[in-house]
Amino acid sequence: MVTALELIDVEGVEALSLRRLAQALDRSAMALYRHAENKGDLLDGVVELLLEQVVLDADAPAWQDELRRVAHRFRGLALEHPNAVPLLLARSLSTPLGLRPLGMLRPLEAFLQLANRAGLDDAAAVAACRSFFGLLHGHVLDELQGVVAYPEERDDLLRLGLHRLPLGEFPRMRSLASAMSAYDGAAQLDRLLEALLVSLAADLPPSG
Amino acid sequence: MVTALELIDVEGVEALSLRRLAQALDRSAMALYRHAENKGDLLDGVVELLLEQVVLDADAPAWQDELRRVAHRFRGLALEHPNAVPLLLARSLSTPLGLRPLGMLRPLEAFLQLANRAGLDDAAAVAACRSFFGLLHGHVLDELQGVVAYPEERDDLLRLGLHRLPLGEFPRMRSLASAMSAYDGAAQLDRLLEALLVSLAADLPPSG
DNA sequence: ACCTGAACACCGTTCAAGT
DNA sequence: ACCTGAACACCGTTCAAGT
Repeated sequence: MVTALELIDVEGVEALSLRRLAQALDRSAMALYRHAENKGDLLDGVVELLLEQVVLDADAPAWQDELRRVAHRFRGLALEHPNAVPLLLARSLSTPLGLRPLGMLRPLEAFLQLANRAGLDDAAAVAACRSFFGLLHGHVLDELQGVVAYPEERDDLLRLGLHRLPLGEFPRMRSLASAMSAYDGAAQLDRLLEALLVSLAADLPPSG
Repeated sequence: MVTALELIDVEGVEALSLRRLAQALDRSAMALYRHAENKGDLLDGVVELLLEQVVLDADAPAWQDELRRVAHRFRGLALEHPNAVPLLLARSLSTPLGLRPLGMLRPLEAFLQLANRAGLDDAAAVAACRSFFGLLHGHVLDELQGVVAYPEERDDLLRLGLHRLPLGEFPRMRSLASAMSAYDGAAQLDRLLEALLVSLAADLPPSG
């Protein structure tokens, strides 16, 4: 599983095949069917391996801090393993909740627990859960769009490959190249989180 | 291109192969290399086909309304073509901006234009752009997680397949099944949009 | 009982051979 | 000049044949 992740990190998701993986492990390709029933199972395993590294502590003393911590941890993981992000985000699409591997559900359960403890009722907890992960996934997706075409270039326009764009049709994009490369992902995530936390606080009973 | 999308809709992204597509078109598999250089080009073509259906009008009189309209249009498209969503969101990952097909950049350019017209300066426009699409993509990703395992079931728990989960480890999730199925995606998107629009308004010079 | 090689039905892509 | 069939180097998966 960890070798599978390494393969993905180095060569991309597309390069991960049962045969290549078996070769990297000095085993026969069919021996993998002992550990995973499918290639799908294997991909799920990679996702679970990643999510294990971002445990949400439902008993954390300050729940807002815990959410901030988890969000940044997830972002860090995505930046460390950009090639695995499509897997991380898309694997659960079109797989109904109850049929997903448990490792993919644990973060959700922990979030719900934390939200309950923080004082949110059931409906609010579910809404908060979806907002939180939606925000997180959206941000990661967004930040990873900022990939650089030619890292060695010093000019922002060239580095993003934007010089190739037809001048007439994309005036804004060209002129905003530098603003685009100045993007600070961590700060943006913080901003989004603050907004979410404010709106969550509004859902709490007045006591808290 | 439209037959490619149909194939994806019916059988999923995985089922789209050059050979299957050629067969569906009553052509030889290699004839496709006239229209697309790669399989990748073909997938980009599908994404562009979808994005063409969600044009952002940079000259819209009320920019907030235009953003709301576009967001809901995009959501609608995602719900119509759930199988294509992974493509829609992941295709541009790790492809630098300037190297992306133009159809994938047009919405960005239009947004930047709209933001400028609304009075945002360059840096604010870029930030708003990322927030907007991040929010949108995140929400769509999130809403599509609500796929149903057994649509014919009447009980929420069973319909999501949640009865399979180990009782001890996932108490919250089981008890929140009904709250989960009551989720209203359009309303949630509206809530997120309102929050964004408020924060954008705060960035505007006081005149507006 | 465990493992594995060959085999099957697919891929994307190339290229020489047809018209 | 255009198209296409066979061919190449891969897939995921099955299964009978080995130990």
